[in-house]
Amino acid sequence: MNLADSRERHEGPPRGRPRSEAVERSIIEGAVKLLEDGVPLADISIERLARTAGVGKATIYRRWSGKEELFVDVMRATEPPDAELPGTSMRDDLIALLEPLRRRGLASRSSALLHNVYAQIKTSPKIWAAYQATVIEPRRRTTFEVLRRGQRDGELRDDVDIEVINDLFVGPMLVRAVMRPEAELPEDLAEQIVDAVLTGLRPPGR
Amino acid sequence: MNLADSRERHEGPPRGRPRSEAVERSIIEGAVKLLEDGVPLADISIERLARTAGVGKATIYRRWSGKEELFVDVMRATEPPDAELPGTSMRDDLIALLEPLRRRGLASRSSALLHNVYAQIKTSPKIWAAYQATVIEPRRRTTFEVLRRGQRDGELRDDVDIEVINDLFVGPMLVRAVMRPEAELPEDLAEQIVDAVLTGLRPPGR
Amino acid sequence: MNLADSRERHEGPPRGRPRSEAVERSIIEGAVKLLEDGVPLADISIERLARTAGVGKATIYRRWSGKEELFVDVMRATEPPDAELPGTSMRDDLIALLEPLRRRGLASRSSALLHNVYAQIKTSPKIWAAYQATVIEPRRRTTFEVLRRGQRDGELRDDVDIEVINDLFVGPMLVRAVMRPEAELPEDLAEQIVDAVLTGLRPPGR
Amino acid sequence: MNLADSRERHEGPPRGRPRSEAVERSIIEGAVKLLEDGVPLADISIERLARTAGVGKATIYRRWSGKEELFVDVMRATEPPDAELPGTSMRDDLIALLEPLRRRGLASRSSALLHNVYAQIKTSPKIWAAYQATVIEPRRRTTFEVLRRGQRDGELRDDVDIEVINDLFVGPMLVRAVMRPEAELPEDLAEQIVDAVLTGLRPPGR
DNA sequence: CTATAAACGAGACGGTACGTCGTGTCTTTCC
DNA sequence: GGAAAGACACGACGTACCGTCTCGTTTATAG
Repeated sequence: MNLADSRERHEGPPRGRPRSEAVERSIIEGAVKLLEDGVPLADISIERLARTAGVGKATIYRRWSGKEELFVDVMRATEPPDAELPGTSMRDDLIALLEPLRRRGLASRSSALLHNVYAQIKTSPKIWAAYQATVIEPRRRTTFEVLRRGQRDGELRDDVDIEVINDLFVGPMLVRAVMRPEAELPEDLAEQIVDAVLTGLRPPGR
Repeated sequence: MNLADSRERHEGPPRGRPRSEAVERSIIEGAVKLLEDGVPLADISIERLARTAGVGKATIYRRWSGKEELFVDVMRATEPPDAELPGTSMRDDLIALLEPLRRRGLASRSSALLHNVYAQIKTSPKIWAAYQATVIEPRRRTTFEVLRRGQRDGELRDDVDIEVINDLFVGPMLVRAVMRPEAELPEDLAEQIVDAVLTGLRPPGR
Repeated sequence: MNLADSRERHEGPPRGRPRSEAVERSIIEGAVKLLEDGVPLADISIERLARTAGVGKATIYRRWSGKEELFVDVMRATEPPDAELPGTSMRDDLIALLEPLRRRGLASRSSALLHNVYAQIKTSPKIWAAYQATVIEPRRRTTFEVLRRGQRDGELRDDVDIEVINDLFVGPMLVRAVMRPEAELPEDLAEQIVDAVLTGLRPPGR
Repeated sequence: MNLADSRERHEGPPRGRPRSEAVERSIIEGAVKLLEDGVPLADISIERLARTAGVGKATIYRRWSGKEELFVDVMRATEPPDAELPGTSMRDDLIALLEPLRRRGLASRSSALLHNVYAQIKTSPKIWAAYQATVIEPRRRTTFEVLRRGQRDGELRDDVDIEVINDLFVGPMLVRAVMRPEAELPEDLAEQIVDAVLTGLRPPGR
C-alpha cells in the first residue's frame, strides 16, 4: 500500500540506497507481536513500534503516513488466505465462504486484530476505503459470483436484490463477530445460517 | 453512568456547592455539536471539549473518568427513542424494530456518531460492556420477546436457536450500516429483509 | 528575563496555579551543574535539561523560548557581584573594576560559562542584545563614571574620546580572557595594564 | 586542513578516481554564499550545505569530520591577505597591523563571518586550537617582531612584558569588534589607539 | 580494452532533539 | 466544597539533522 511512498511518482531507475524489505517486515511483525501480546491498540504508538522493531521513527514515516495506514498493512498481513470453494453446490460454497469469518472470532490473535484494529481503521474514511477496496471487496465479488451461479442453477430465488441476498448470508455471521465477539460460536454456525436463510423461518406448512 | 462520580460513596446530606446540571448539559451538547460539525473524533480532546464548553478540565474529570466514558453518555443522548411496536403481528413488530437502524445510516448527525464514536467505544472493553448493557441489551431483550411471541403464535419456527434467529433479522441491516454506511438504503429495506428471511431464499416449488 | 512569559500582558490578579519558583531555580541550577561538570554546551539539550531537573519540557518552554534565552538567565545567575570601588583614586578604582575579569579566566566554573555560553549567546543577536543591556552595560556605565571623575580630578587626559579610553583599559584584559583563556594570568595583571596605559609605552625621556 | 583526509596515510600512487577540486571549492563557496545571504550559522546544516552545493553528504564527510572543521577552511578562505608593513617606523607598522581588524567590523560579509562563525568555532577547543595555530598565531608572531624591533630602536619601553604590550595594542581594537560590532568605528581608530597607548593617558606634565 | 578502485549523487538507515499538544493531577482564587 | 484557570510531569506527535551505510554510475590508473 504505502500511500506515503513518494518514490512511485518519479520516472527512471530508482536512485540512492534502496529501501530494505527486511526493515519493512520487522515493523509489521513487531506490530503483530504487540497485538498478540494483548497490548491495547491505543498504547501502540509509532514511537513504541519503532523501539520494538529497532528502527528509527523516520523509517516508519517514510513508508506510511501514520498509524492507520500502517495498520492496513498489518491487517493484510494477518488475513487468512482466501477460502477454497468445494464447488459441489452453492450451499457448500457459501458455508466455505462464511467459515473463516466464524474462525476469526475465536483465535485470540485474529480476535485482537479484528475487534480493535478494525475499529481503529474505521475512524479514518480514507483508510477504511483502502481496506475495503483491497481486502473486503474481492471477497464480496467472489460471494456475488457464487450467488449468481446459484440463481442460474436454480438453487436461489432471482426475484430478490443480490446485494440484499449477500447481506442475508454475511450479516448474521458478522453481527456476532462484531457485536458479541466474546460469545462462543457453535461449530456449525455457518451451516445453520445458510440453511435457515435458504429454507426460511416460517413454520413448515404455512 | 458517571463511573467517576465519587459523591455516591458518601452518606448524609451533600456538602458544599452542588454540581451544576447546566455544566453537565453544556459539556455533552458541546461534544454533540463538534461531532455534528464534522470534527473527527480523534481531534476531540478533553482539553478542547473543556475550551468549547467554557469549563475547567477538572470539572469534566470530576464526572467522567475519560473520553470513552464521556462518550457513552454522548451516545445515549443521541439515541432515538425506543420504537413503538404496532403489535398487529410479529412481522410488523420486527419491521418497526429494524426501521430505526436503517434511519441511522441516513441522518448525517447520527451517522457520524454511529460510525466513529461507536468504533471508538469498541476499543475499550469496559466501556463497550457498559454501552451494551445499558443501550443494546434492552433492545435485544425486546426483540427476543417479539420473536418468542411469534413462535407461540405459529409465525416462526421453533426448531432454530432464538439467538441465531435474532441475528438473521438484525445482521443484514447492521452489516449495511457498519460496513457500507455510505451506500443508499432502500426505504423498504426492513420489509425486504424480514419477508425474505421468513420465506427463505430457495426458489418456490423446491 | 523570561521573554517568553506571556502572563505579563494580562491585567488583573493572576489566575490559575502560579508558576513555581522552586522549579525555576532547579532548572537554572541544573544547567549550571552540567556546565561545571564539563558537559559541552552543544550537548546540553532542552530535553536533557528537563531530565536533569526532573521537569517537563513544556515547563521550560513556558518560561524561555529556547536555549539561548535560558542561558542568559544562567549567565546572570553566575555573574560575580559588582566590584566594590575603594574610591581612593581613579587608578585604584580601575584596578578594582578589572580584577573580576581576570578572575573569570581562572575559575573553571566561570571559565566554562564565559568561553562557551558566551560564544553561544553571541550567535543570537536578540539574546546578545538582552545580555548586553542587562549585564554589560551597567558595568560600562560605572566605568565611565570612574573615568569622568578621573578627568575632573586631573588623573586622566580629557582630549581623548572616553569610549576609546574605556577600551584601552578593558580591551587588554578581555583579549586575554577571550582569545587565550588557557594562558595563565599574572596576579598583578590589572595593575600592570592600568599603570602602563596611564604612563604610556614610550621609553621615558623621549 | 582536511583532518579527515585518510588518503595521506597510504603510500604509493593514488588509486581510483581522484577527488575533485571543483567539488571542494563549490562546497566552501556555497557556505560563504549562505553566510553572505544572512543565513544564521545555526541554520546551516551539513545536509543543507550538501543540497546547496549539489553534492552528496558523504562527499563532505570525506573531507571534513564535521561542521566546525569545515568552517575553519571557510574562515581561511575569507581571511584578508596579510597586511603589508610600511617599515618606516614601529608606530606605522602597528597601525598597518591593526587596520585590517578595524575593517573587519565594517564589511557585512566579514562581519557575519567574524561574529558568528568565530563564536561557533570557539565552542570546539580542538578546532579553536587549529584556527589559532594557522591563522592567529602567524599574525601574533609578526606583531611581536615589530614590537621587539621597536624596543631595539628605542621606540618602546623594554621593562614591560612583551605579551602585555601586544595586548595593550590589539585588545582595544578587538574589544570593539567582538563586544560592540554594530558600533561605528572611526576611520583613524588604529592611529588613535597606537598614539594613546604610546603617549599614555596621564595628563601632560604630571 | 578490460579490470580495478575510489569518488560521486542519491537517499535509506538508527538515532537524538526539536517544539507542540494532550493526558490526568495539583494548586491557586473566587464564589 | 464546586468551579475556572492554568501549572505540572509525562510522553507521543511528526520533522529535521546527525553521521554511517548502501546503491548505481563515473572517472581515473594499471595491466
